[in-house]
Amino acid sequence: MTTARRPATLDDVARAAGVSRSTASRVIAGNGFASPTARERVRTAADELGYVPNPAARALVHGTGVRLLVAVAGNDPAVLDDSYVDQVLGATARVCAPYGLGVTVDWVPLHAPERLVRLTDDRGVTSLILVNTTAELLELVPRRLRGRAVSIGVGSATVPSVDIDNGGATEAIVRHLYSGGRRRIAMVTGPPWLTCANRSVDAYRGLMRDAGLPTREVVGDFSVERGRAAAREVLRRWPDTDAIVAISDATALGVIGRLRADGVQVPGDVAVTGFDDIPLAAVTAPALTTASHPVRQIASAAATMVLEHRHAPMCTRFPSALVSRDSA
Amino acid sequence: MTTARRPATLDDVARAAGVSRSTASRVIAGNGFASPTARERVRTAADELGYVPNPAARALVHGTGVRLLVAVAGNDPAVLDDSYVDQVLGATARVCAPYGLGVTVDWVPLHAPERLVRLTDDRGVTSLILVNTTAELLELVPRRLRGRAVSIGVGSATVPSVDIDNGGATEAIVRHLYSGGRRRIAMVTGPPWLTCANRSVDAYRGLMRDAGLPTREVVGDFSVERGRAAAREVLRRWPDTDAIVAISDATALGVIGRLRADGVQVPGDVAVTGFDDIPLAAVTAPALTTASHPVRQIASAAATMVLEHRHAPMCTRFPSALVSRDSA
DNA sequence: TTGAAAGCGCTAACAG
DNA sequence: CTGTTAGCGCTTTCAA
Repeated sequence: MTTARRPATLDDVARAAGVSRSTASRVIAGNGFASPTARERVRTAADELGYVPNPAARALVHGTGVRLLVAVAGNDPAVLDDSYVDQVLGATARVCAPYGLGVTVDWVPLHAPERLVRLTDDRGVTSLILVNTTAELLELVPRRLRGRAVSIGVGSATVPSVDIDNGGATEAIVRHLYSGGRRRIAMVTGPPWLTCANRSVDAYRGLMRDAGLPTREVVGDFSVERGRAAAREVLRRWPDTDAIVAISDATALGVIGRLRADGVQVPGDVAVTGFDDIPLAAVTAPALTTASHPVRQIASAAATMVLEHRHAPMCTRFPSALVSRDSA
Repeated sequence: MTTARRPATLDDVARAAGVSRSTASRVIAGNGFASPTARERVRTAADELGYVPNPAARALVHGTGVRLLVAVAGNDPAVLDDSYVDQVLGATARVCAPYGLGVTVDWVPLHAPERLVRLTDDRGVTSLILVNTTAELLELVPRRLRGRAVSIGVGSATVPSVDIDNGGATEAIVRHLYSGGRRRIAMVTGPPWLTCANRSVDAYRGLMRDAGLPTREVVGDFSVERGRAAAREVLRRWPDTDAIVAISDATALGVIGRLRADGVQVPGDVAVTGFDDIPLAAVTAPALTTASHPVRQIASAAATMVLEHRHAPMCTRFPSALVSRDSA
């Protein structure tokens, strides 16, 4: 095993293989012509020297960046302290690794969307994944990144989107509740500005209207805390509520916690549903009825899309399945 | 607002400011001399052009990489599908962002630690954070990365470590159990090869020995599933167990789930404790007694250490506090 | 099929 | 204090 004190450069490889740097480059990069012999010799030389191309040099000559930016929209930097964002990042980083690309996260203030261009002006950024985005933000994606940007959530004419079928999942949940005899169904929504979360609200409203039932909505934000507060608010405003549909598992757990603390039986008195099917959803008491949400798969798909840079559909919707457990 | 179609280069800035490229470089990079006038003019020019330095070019000339590698040791690639890893990644990425550095994750097989050098041979890698590492792996950190590598967990003579005080936290937990009258205390450990997790086991053993009590150990792996299985194993081997100390909150939740399914009261019959204090620990039923584990803080500290590259202590231990709730 | 040469954007001596 | 001059490692015409 050759100990690489100073990491080998392409020149080292070329020299060892007895060819010119250009030839070595062609072989390594895999484009351009090269005789089988040359190919062979370069390959073995590279192998022996443990040669790994320098991504910085490559990026420099190609004028392409060296990392993928995950931009998360929100009211404050705390949006980055979120397991959802963490998962997106983790999945993205795994997809990027073989490409020699790194990942960065940053936050884009909802009240100052133009901050996005500051981030994308960095030539180090080669691709962009938008999270929790808005139509307004989508407009600000620079030309340079067209075809190298994707949104997890809503898309636009120029930025394709990858997302889950919130609407379908919410329908399945509400139907499940309805067929279980629930009629006074409330919902803890997501942040109103978050278009993709509104698809759940729309689905809920549609179903309730079709059933001739009134809606009961409380604004939420995916967090446990909002779940607790929302539970209390729901019971205060509509004491006869018999089901609460929460926008996320965390919120649902907050709801259940509050309900239990107030002596309300779940699902006896009030059924509660979540959304996401986090690993812990199966072991809570009661185990959570929820809808699956393959965040990692979605993020991987998004990352693959921007990296492969190929003609992808403008809108990819991942299915979500109802996971029926004990809470509803 | 100047629309930057072709992102501005340092040359553009220099030209606009009417100085040489070197002067512009000095001003932007903030080192070397420059007259106040020159400084001023370069600054404004850069501002107007929306200039952002090209990290690839910088990295190339400095011979430094362009991303930070988070290497996670484990038996298979699935170790990357872990919220702990995700959190480390998230925190790291946030620290890296202002430096124009990206983050990559990769997995190092426990049975083929030499795979690590493949990863670190990449000159794109400028710094290294090791997660769940072993002494053997630490030896393989190349010279090039000395001073730019840190381990979250155990350290070595050449690689500093940042970690939590597992031992202290476990002591606090076991003491809490003891003072609550528990005497037949079992532990679901971490993977035996994971040195830092063994500190918990050592603390447990020490305390039990001091109290003249026998130990009851079952090997675990942080997961919910192992928790379920371990709970069953504990009760099968030692039916009179009155407390189970789990290595993680997820495991504790698995333990509780199994216990409850088997008709065992928690904490009535058996007290259960976790470790980590995940956000959901407060809303489970019963709410989990656990020890805090500021993963993000730890990861941020680790990332800052390698990036600032300054003389840091070889071992930084974050405190862990007992969080007493209902499960024990 | 291959090599020579130019240049990506930036920094760092080294003279002025 | 400032400009000139070399590269950093790689890809890519362009000739040979």
